[in-house]
Amino acid sequence: MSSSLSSSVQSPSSVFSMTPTAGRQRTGSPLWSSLMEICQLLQIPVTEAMEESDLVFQHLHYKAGQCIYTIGQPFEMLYIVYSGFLKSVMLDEYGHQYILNFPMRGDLIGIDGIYNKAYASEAVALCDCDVIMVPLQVLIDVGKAYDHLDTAIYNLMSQELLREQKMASALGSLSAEARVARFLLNLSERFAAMGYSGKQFNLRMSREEIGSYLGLTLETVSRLLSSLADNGMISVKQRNIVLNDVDGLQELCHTSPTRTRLTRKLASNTAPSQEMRQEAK
Amino acid sequence: MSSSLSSSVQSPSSVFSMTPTAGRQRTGSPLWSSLMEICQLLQIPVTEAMEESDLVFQHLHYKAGQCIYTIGQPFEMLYIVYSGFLKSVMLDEYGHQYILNFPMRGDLIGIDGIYNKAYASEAVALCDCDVIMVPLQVLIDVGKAYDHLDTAIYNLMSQELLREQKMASALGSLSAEARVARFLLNLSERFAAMGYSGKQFNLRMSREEIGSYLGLTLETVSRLLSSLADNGMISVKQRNIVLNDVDGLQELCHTSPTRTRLTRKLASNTAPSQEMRQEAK
DNA sequence: CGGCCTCTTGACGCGCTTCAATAATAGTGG
DNA sequence: CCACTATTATTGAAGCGCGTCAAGAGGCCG
Repeated sequence: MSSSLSSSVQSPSSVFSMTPTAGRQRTGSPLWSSLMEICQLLQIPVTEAMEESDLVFQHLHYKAGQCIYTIGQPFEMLYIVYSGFLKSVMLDEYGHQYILNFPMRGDLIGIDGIYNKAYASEAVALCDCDVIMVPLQVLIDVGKAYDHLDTAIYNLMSQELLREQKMASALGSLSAEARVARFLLNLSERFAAMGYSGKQFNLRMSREEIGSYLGLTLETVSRLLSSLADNGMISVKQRNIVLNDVDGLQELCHTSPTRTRLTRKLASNTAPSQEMRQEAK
Repeated sequence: MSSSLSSSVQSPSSVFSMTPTAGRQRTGSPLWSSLMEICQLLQIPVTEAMEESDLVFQHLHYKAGQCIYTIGQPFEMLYIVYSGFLKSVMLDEYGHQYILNFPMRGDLIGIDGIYNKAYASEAVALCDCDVIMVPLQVLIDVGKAYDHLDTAIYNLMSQELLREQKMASALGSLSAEARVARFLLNLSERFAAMGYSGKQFNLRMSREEIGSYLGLTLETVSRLLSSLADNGMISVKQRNIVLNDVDGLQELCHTSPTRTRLTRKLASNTAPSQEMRQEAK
């Protein structure tokens, strides 16, 4: 096991023909990325010290339909998506699938495998993908070695937790229409952040997969896409989507299914009196 | 800011009358807990080195209805629940509440504040509570200092992420009855783990709060509790619950609202051929 | 005791699921 | 290249689960 860990991280001197352009060339399947590239992908600020690092992380290529890791498999690696689109799938105890999210470039996946040392979900390539292997222990060790990198990692995990919280909130309180609108806007933002068009894009997943992700049936998803298209807010041609009215979609995101949740009744007093926080003397 | 950080962690020599029984006495509001006690609460294995540590963490006491931290407030601390029951509440952009969970003894709260350096949710005491302040930076530093403690922290966050994933899955796919049954069983387990009875307990939250947590209305929650009581599976007298048929409840947990999700159609091929994982030489 | 809040229970309606049939598209082999 | 099949998407009709509205009952506290 420790040998498999060490196999994905090397000093470039031990590797044939390593160049500073690692990760940029398009041919020759296993590429490598430097620590700096990893940080850029994860949106972590890069310090000068990191640029000196000679750590490299191996790429893996997967074809559409292949599985990066599966449920129950011993946890070994985190992965960063370098290119392509995946789905992350959870299975409940009776074999029903539930799609957790659709990772793409820059997303860190496999975090839920840290607990119990076994993956709790499955990552499947929706099209040809390049992912970067990052052994957890290496990440932790690197985190210790470089200033503020460890906090950046905690940040990432906190962000992931937040994303999941918002998802739960949406599933619990939003109408089907609002969920679909959110889904489209969210995709739009992520595509835009990657430099693609945020107005026009191709869905990489089926209606069924969208439904599973949003807690809806595929028919409902299809109907709502048609309905949004009838209103002129979007255009749909199979998996090709055009957003015509982003503002309109954003309006829709707030619709509960008529339900008004707890009508704002928060505790007013904020904390025990400040003097109870004893000062050091 | 750094002064407020340091104020909650001290060496015992600087504190009046610190004793090894810190955190056990019931009078005198701000108590202190040692690193070892923190780890025990969080279910983190304790090493000998930790027992030597002279770090102590301050307790805070809150009365029912008081707010430990609120949304948007600058993130300073993580908190560990020492006693009592809380609710963690998220607000969407239009003031609608959504309850994320009900933290109790041993739970680490405030994690979602790490990202953006501001709390994304609000923690409110449902009854009188004791919580322990744990400055994030101290936790990180301690994690570096003691072997395997940092991985334990990552473990905790991974576990929290997993919990939220399961919650989202349940909200998206389970019937109202299944959600209520799950909720009761989950509470039961947690009470049992704390040494209380798992068969008979008092709910600390209202029907409305349960509903918000489960993505249901208070009426539905009430109706389902009544219905379960009619079946004899539980007994309900206001907030007092008795579980008569745990096995029966567990059966109910798997019921979709008739819906059969994606009928098991996973990718079979697991990985690119193993030889692509280049070995170091 | 009266006022307030929480919980219960009923009647009704809507949103989404379910079932079913058809259409559009992609993949496969001759 | 075109059939042939499998997969995916669309659309309609019917049913039901759960939300909504409303009224009443039971607890808690001043």
